[in-house]
Amino acid sequence: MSAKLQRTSDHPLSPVPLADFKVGVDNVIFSVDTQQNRLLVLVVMRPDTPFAGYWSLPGTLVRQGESLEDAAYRVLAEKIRVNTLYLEQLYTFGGPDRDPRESPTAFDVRYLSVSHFALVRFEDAELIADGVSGIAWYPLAQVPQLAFDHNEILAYGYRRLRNKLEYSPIAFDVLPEVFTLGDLYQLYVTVLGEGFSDYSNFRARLLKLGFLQDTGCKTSRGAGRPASLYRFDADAFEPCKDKPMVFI
Amino acid sequence: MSAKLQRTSDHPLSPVPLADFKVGVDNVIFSVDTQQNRLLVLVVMRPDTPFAGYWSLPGTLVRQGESLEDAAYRVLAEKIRVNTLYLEQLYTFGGPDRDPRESPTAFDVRYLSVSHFALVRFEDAELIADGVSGIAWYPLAQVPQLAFDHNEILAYGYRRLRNKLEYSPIAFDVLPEVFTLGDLYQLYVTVLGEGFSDYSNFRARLLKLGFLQDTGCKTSRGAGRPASLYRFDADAFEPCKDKPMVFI
DNA sequence: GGTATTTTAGTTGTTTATACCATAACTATT
DNA sequence: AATAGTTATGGTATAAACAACTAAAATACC
Repeated sequence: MSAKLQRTSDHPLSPVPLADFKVGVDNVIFSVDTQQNRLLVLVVMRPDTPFAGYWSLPGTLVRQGESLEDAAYRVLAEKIRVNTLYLEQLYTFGGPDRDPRESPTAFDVRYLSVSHFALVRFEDAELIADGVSGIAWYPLAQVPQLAFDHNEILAYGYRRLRNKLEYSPIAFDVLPEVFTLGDLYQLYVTVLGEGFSDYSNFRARLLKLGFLQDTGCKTSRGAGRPASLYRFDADAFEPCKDKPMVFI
Repeated sequence: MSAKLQRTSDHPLSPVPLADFKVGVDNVIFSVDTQQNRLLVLVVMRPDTPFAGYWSLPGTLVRQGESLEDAAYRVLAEKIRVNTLYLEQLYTFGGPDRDPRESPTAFDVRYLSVSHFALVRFEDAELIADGVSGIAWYPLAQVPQLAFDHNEILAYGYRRLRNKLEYSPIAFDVLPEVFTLGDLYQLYVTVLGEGFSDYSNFRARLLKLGFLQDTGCKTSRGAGRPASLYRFDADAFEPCKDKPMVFI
């Protein structure tokens, strides 16, 4: 199909060829394995050309009548069965030449990727491997070269993850309903590294912010002293929404 | 043109109708009139249907071979002549039904808006009014109902502006090469309101951060005591890039 | 000269971050 | 039973930072 000459509304008399787009959604899906202290990202093997045999971020093309967010949720649901997650839009990558399916001369189609960022609970994220040639959690540091510009998208997603963890309560979307301050601290350490407060000061700050309610219950069968179990109180978080939770 | 049934790479055997997109770029262009202490946003009158006669954010459809950012710069350059500005991508609005040109039954075309956020220097922003039915700087609080979902996009842009001003040196992109601390403070007050440090503490903090270099020169012909003229030192800003400039 | 205006340079009290430590409560080992 | 190891918890001291306020300096205008 050759490109049709079309008009812009800005220059109604000069025909300017507009681009026709297919819009894709690519997800940067993170997960934290608190057992092994690893930050993981989900990648899938591409079965088809282009980039057949390469690992890539899970993605799909947007269907008729489907919103961008719906598409993001759909591709996520196709890869993993999970009921607790956080998802938001990340950035839109849309330069020409980012997809080899675009023919450089004819300009007949452009591929645009509206990337999304997701964080899922590792423990109940069950990978779905039906028909795909590969699907895997990769530790962030060991992610290989990905298809398209997906390494760039991933880097962007990781920056967003760090930033979100600093200012937003997304950690509680992937922690169990009740958790210890040790669990919470370990999650932060796994994602952010060691470059912030020690456990003692982390505790003091979080408790002072006042959105963690003590359930009264304690852990049992732990290695050391039993820890108090806390619950996240979304209402009590409101006044804290602009305060950082940790200082990187 | 009726929609063609196409295949997704995920389900190679079940034909799924993909959406065909036109991709637009809409710009939230802010400017600060420090003379009158007003935060302004640029709107243009739509000459054509849909929403003919409505004010809207300046936008355009992306052309063949043109990147999203290029399109954003192009539409900006079509509306105002300016050489100092800051521009970045904002958010992508792409739900079905956001544009009445989409026919709800045939699904033959979707309109997607990759919104961008820009801040330009008011003093040398010269509006270009050739052929358009209207173009104007509107004080943010007085912006009327806009076409499409542009009020929502504007709200998103304003949140980004506040956030950027808090953490990024975008103010220096629109201030003159040399400026006084009073100029800088007034810019912040105009955008953020009065809800942060007073002038004295603002001064102390900015100077302590160390990326403002004193030029040695002073203002003349001012009402009161001559002020020192400062210059922004981008290199010296590096270590400060995660520290807030003001506390809202 | 006096006054208004604006910039500049503080001071002080309070809060906050950071580093570090002591103890409590449990488990595992000898 | 005693001891060591582990994790949780509750501190303290110090330095830094924020907020509110005061005062002085340098100009313009009357």
